[in-house]
Amino acid sequence: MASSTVENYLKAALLHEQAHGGIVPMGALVEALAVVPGTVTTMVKAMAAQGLLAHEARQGVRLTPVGRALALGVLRKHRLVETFLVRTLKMDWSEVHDEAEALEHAVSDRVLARMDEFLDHPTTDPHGDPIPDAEGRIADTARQATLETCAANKPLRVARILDQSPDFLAYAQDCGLKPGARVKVLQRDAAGGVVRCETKPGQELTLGLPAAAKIVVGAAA
Amino acid sequence: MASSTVENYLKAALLHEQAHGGIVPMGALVEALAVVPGTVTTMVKAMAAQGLLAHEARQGVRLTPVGRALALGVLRKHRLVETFLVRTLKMDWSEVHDEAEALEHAVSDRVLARMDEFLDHPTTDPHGDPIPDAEGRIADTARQATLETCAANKPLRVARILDQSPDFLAYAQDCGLKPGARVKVLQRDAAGGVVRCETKPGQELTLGLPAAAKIVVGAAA
DNA sequence: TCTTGTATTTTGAGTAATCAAAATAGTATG
DNA sequence: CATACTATTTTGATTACTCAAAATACAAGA
Repeated sequence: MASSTVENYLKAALLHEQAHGGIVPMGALVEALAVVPGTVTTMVKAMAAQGLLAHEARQGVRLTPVGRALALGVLRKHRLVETFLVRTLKMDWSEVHDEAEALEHAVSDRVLARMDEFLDHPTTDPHGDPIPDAEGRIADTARQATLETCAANKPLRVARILDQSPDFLAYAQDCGLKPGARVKVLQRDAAGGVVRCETKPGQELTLGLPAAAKIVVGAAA
Repeated sequence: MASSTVENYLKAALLHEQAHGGIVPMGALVEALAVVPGTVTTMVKAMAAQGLLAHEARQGVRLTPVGRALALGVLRKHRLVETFLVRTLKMDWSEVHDEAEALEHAVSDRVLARMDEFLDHPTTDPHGDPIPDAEGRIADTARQATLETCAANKPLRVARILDQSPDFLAYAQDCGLKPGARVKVLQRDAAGGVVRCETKPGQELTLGLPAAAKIVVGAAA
């Protein structure tokens, strides 16, 4: 049985791997888990001894197949729980991340299966993040366009928000940028570092590039 | 913040207090928490230092008002979660106890409040155990009749099952003794140690006294 | 090449919770 | 009253996780 701590290390490694690819530097785990560097070294060694990840000295870690499978299970629990909290218990999508952070370690596979059934097998959570299926398969979401990179003057839909912080999520909601919402990029000003877009006819919005990069968009089906 | 371990010690003390009254002997905690006696002594001292309970040397413990309030909160979480798992996720009432055991420490007050609302403020869980309200008030269930002690030949209803083990619960279900079910005691044979009762017209059932003592009954409204 | 700076590792120590086994207190029995 | 039994406490260790601070490795710049 993996402890909550081990599950958190695995999940952090998986998320970093999905976002950046390749090896996961120790510093990324230090950041994600909010512990001092020495702690990560110690934990990583113990986890490597258990076969959950490979530790390349002074470089970082890579998940082993076993470690990745466990990490995907944790991610599945996290995202199904978030979906459940929003859809069923009507909680605000900006507040469910922290709740799911605690529940993901306490929900058994049995409960998870019933929840999945109850929600009718959702494929994305309220932030648009893909939910791994029961076998650990997950939709590939690499190289998707964001408001920073997408084509201008085409009707689009918000697919996903790449930031779980309540502050940013509340801001996104304010701007009408929840997953599923329509958007169109009107103009991009690289020098000024802003993107001007339209959420509803007549409703304009100017976003800084770092914020724009957190809004994943797709074709407006 | 009380750790899961501390919450479990508090809950065990509360349940023992409700079932037997008076001081809770160390041995009761040893039993309930499945640890060796020395561990209980150590934990109890630490918890007494935190003001959660009073430790009377060589006698046992008593909950302080603070400790009791925390324990009632844990019990509320446990029983609301059980109710939720059965009513909403359609899990079997015989399997939800262990699941709730894990979830009671991970569910936040915010989630609990939404759950309570969603379930329309239930007052008992699937086993008939009373659910403390948000202020920690709980229905008094002392001196209720059981199949071992109740009057014979009166139409009754099962109110509560005083055993959380999947085995006993499955057996009770088999006998048609879920909370809400009708029963009548036909005859009690103290010498033989059995109680004969009727669950449906023509459906008879003979129970040993220890089992009969676990079935709480009330008037058949 | 030498130096600097940053990431990582090592070392030493602390906390929470646990066990095994020996010591002790208290109760009950002959 | 002495003895035996049982419940509780003490003592000494262990595991998992953590921090602070010193040591080390490595990449890059002067």
